[in-house]
Amino acid sequence: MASSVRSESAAPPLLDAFRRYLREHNLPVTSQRELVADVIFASTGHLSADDIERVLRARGAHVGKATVYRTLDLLAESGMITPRDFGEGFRRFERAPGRRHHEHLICMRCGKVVEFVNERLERMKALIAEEYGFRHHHHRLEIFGTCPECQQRDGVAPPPSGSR
Amino acid sequence: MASSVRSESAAPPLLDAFRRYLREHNLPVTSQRELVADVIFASTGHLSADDIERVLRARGAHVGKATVYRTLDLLAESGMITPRDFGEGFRRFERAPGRRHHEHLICMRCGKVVEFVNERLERMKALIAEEYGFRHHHHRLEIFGTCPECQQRDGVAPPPSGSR
DNA sequence: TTTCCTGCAAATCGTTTGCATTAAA
DNA sequence: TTTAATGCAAACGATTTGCAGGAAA
Repeated sequence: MASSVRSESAAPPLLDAFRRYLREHNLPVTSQRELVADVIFASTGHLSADDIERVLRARGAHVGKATVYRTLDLLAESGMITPRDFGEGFRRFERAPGRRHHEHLICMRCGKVVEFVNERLERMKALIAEEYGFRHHHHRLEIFGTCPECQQRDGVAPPPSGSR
Repeated sequence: MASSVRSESAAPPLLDAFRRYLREHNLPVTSQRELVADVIFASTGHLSADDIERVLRARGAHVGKATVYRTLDLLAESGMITPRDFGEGFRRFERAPGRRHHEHLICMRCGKVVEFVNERLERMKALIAEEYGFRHHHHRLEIFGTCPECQQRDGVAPPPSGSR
């Protein structure tokens, strides 16, 4: 009833890659794992474990929270998703492959998250690590502020060069 | 027995500022609040609530964990300390006043935290927020990697321009 | 079959809260 | 006195774990 993730037509490439990963590591390919992976691969956003459980329930599938977490661990270990911590007290997860490394702009009013890439910033961070003798592994940058919409809603004129 | 934080000689300026803050807000100046504030003001590091409780116990003072947390809230509201989230699953707190805004380099091996300031980075972040129409409030940058000492310990040659 | 999962509930861990007691103003 | 803080323990919310029953290989 609540199973078989798209058996017809070609399976989505990400899901296929996950299946391959599981097989290569001698881990069973279960319907729950496919369901969880499918939800996060189909989204471009930043989902919490709760979000994922909610989506699955809405689809009529029932996957226990423990299994959701266990599958997210697997997906993170495989490098196919990236955990994010926006300081909310819980983690969010986003699809990783095919996406460049990026940073986040977070609206403190409405919670909207905008992703951005800045080459100069990337280079600068590598240089800073080097300056202190550190071998750079990864980094995390989050800018918190108020998005244009919320500024307008609050009756505050948006900053001048608002290009978007 | 376990009380009175330096009644002799001039009280440390930060502690005095905290007392002033409390009075201005009609909040009682209690010995527990002074004890907790004293610990974090005396440290230049990044302390967890647990660290603080441990230091106090070592000093023979007994302050309940709830009170530690409540006092940390007050100190953060007053702007005298800054909460930090290094993705460890709990918060750390550091002394804020008299210190410029800075970022963190974190060693993934030994946990050492090195602080740094970079003007160009600061300006760039303001510009990026502006570019997306965001009103910049604050940001957070952490670079994770391996510190020079741990690189040597692991028998890996440190990067070329290792100035320190 | 053997092995590894899944689901559930109980356990953890950092943090918060309710409430009777106690201290500051 | 009046008001607010403290300490303890219970409550919380996200995440993890133990274990009996149930699918993958």
